[in-house]
Amino acid sequence: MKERQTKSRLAIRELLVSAKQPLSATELIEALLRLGLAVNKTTVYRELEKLLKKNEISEVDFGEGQKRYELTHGDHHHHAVCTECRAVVELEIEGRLGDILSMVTKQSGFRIEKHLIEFFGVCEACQS
Amino acid sequence: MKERQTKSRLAIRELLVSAKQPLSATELIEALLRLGLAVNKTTVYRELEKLLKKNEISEVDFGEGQKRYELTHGDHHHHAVCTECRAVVELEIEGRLGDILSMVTKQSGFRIEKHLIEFFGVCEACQS
DNA sequence: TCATTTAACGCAACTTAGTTGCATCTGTCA
DNA sequence: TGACAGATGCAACTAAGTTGCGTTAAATGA
Repeated sequence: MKERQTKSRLAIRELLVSAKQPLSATELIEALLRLGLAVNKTTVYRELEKLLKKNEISEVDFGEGQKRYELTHGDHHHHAVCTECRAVVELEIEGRLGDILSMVTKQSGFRIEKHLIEFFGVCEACQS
Repeated sequence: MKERQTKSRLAIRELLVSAKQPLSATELIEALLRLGLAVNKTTVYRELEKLLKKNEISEVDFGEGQKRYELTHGDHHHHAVCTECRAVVELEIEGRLGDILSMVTKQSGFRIEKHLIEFFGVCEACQS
C-alpha cells in the first residue's frame, strides 16, 4: 500500500520544510505539541527514519549528543552555528574541500567516504 | 589538599597515555575491568572531567552519540577514522585550514571559535 | 457508504550515555 | 596514628533513541 497522508506525517514534513535550521527530534515533538498535535516520540523517530531512507532529509551532527535533521537540498554542505542564539548559517566551502580531501587521502591512505565539518562561534547579532 | 594518587586514577591515566586512539568512557571502563579494576562509571566520568579541566585530555567527537578522549598533544588536530576496523589516524591539515576559516568567517559574519572536522572511510588494510 | 486491509500509531518498557546526591572510604599530612 | 577532605560507589535519575505489540484509522474496492 502507498504511504498514508496522516496528520502527523504532514505536520512533521511541514515543520521540516519551513524550518530555518536543522531540527532535533525533541524540537519537532515540541513544535508539534504547539500545533496541538501530541505526537508520540516513537512516531516522530519512525517518520524521520523513513524520510532519511527516502533521502528527503539529511542528518546533521553538531556534536550535541543528539541528531538534527534538515531537508535535503543541493549537495552535502556545512554550517556555522552560533553558540549564543543557536542561529545556523549554511556555508559554501565545497571549492576548498577538494584539496583538503586529497591531502587527507594522501596522509592517511584511507578511501575517504564521508566527513563531519561544522563551525561554531558567535553570530553578528550576538557579537554586539 | 592535593590530588590523590589512587589506583583508578593512575590506571585511567595510563590507559589514556598508551591508547592508540581516542577512548570512550565505556571503553575505559571495560579496559579497567580487564586490568582487574572494577571502577564505577561515575568515577570514570568524574576523572575524565578533571583531566579535561586540567587540559590533560581533549574531547573528540566522531558523531557516534558518545564522546571520546585522547591525551592533549600539540595543537588541535583532526582524524581519519576507519569505518571497518575503527583504526584512527591523526591528520595534519592545519595548513589548509586557514583559508577555509577565513572563507567561513566571510560567508557567515560569525566570529568562529571552534570547529568539528573529522573524516571517515576505509583504511588501507581494510581495503584489500 | 461501508467493510476490509494494513500502514501508522501509541504505549510501555528498554537501552545507552551521562549526571547527581549522599553516605562511605581512604590517601595524605601533621 | 588520627583527622580532614578528596575520591569512590551506589542508586536513582535524565535524555536520546529503540523495540514489541496491541490498537487505530487511512485508503481502497465493492
